[in-house]
Amino acid sequence: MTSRTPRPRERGIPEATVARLPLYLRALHGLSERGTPTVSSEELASVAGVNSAKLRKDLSHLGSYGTRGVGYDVEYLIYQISRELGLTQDWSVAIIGAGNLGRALADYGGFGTRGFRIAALLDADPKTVGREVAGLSVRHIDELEDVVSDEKVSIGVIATPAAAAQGVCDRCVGAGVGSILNFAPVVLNVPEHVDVRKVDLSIELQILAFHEQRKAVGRRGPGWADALEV
Amino acid sequence: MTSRTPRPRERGIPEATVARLPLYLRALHGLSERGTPTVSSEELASVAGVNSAKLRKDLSHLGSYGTRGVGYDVEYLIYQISRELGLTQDWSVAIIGAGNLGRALADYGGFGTRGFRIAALLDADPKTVGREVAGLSVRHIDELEDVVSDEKVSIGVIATPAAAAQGVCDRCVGAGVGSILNFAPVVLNVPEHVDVRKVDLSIELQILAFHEQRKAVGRRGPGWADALEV
DNA sequence: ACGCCCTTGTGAAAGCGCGCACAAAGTGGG
DNA sequence: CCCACTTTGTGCGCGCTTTCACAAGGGCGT
Repeated sequence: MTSRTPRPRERGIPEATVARLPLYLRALHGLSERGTPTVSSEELASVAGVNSAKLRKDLSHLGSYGTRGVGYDVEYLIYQISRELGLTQDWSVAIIGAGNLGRALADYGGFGTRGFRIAALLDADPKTVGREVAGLSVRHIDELEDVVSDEKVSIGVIATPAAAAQGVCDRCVGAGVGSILNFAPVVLNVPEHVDVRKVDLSIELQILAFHEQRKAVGRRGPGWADALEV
Repeated sequence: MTSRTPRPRERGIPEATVARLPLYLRALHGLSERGTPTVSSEELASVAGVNSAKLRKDLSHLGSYGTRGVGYDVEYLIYQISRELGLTQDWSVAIIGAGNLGRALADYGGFGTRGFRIAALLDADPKTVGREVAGLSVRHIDELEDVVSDEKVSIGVIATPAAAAQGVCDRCVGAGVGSILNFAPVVLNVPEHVDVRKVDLSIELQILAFHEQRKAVGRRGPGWADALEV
């Protein structure tokens, strides 16, 4: 262990901040492509759609990479955020499930351009295996363990039907996958050391429906819902 | 207007709670299909993957729908949550963008079963227009305003390339859409009264990469990252 | 009818995230 | 060389979220 921690960095980046770093990174790439050399917190915050004070506080968790009176150097900040997120190295990803969603994910350009390499696209259906998708030949699910091992896959993307998800998840974890992105509408049980993030399209719609209904209630006048009760 | 508000309900459901209600609903549907008549907060919380105290507090915001010593009636709770989320009425959804992702969304079964009806699937590409997807014929983007008006569409799903998203969004808002689910990797600008939720597949992967890297750093011993600095 | 046991519903406290507002620091012009 | 201007980095208070712990309430066996 190195004496005592020299800075409060590296250890304590708030989860909320981590979730926004990719957002800043995306905005910065946009500025970079347009040739902008430096950017103020105000401008960057505006592009990223957040409060400028929040942006500055977020960035301050990584270190002091800005220049007072000037702003942030775009390229340098891109590098620092990328490094913090671990995007300066490549990550191998396996997508399990080659249905509509799995194929859409494999075909999605946003992955390859940010340090993620799709190592394999797997499916259980023999009729789908062998099919060509986004330059990849769909492989059989039983090759999962070999793929994870050979390709050093550390992130698994589950795009299977709900019923198959937990089984696939267990096999991923058993094979050594450390993080899972789950698109199946189930809660996955995993060991302590495995990270899971979920994306549920149906849930997002339901949240929107709630707000939409509230707006409708407001237009009709309050209190009408009570009439339906009891 | 009904005298004074009888309960502190309806008005003040925390956003964090709203985001979890669909999760509980999904868990309850599972229990319902298995014929379970009642469920305790402990059991339901376990299935939904949350803390039982949090579950109880969440449900308490809707009212007192449990029975002490027994638990919650599954069917009754399903009804109450559905009503609160506004799922007892049908919502018309338009999906804009019939690429891989748009088609996957149109084909995704989870929508129709939860009170959402896909009114139309639209695309700008003449070669895609007319194609049959999930029982729907892809229509041209210029029909957007007509579709929204005729089909009473209140939720728009944007599955277009990033460059087209803001334009499509503006047209949706102009046509009267009140909520937008955005899959394009851009920050959308909308008027005050419009709700936007975003799903960015690339961002989720980047967050996982961060945690994965942290785990790797831990294994190699702390402090190695500092050697790369300056 | 009574008392035991189970589970809900909720105060209270701790934790976290957000945004204001300002001091610190660096730039450029005169 | 100094001063005015710009922008960062952050201390602080506020409100939301989570969690604990327990009193209140209801069923069930005897």
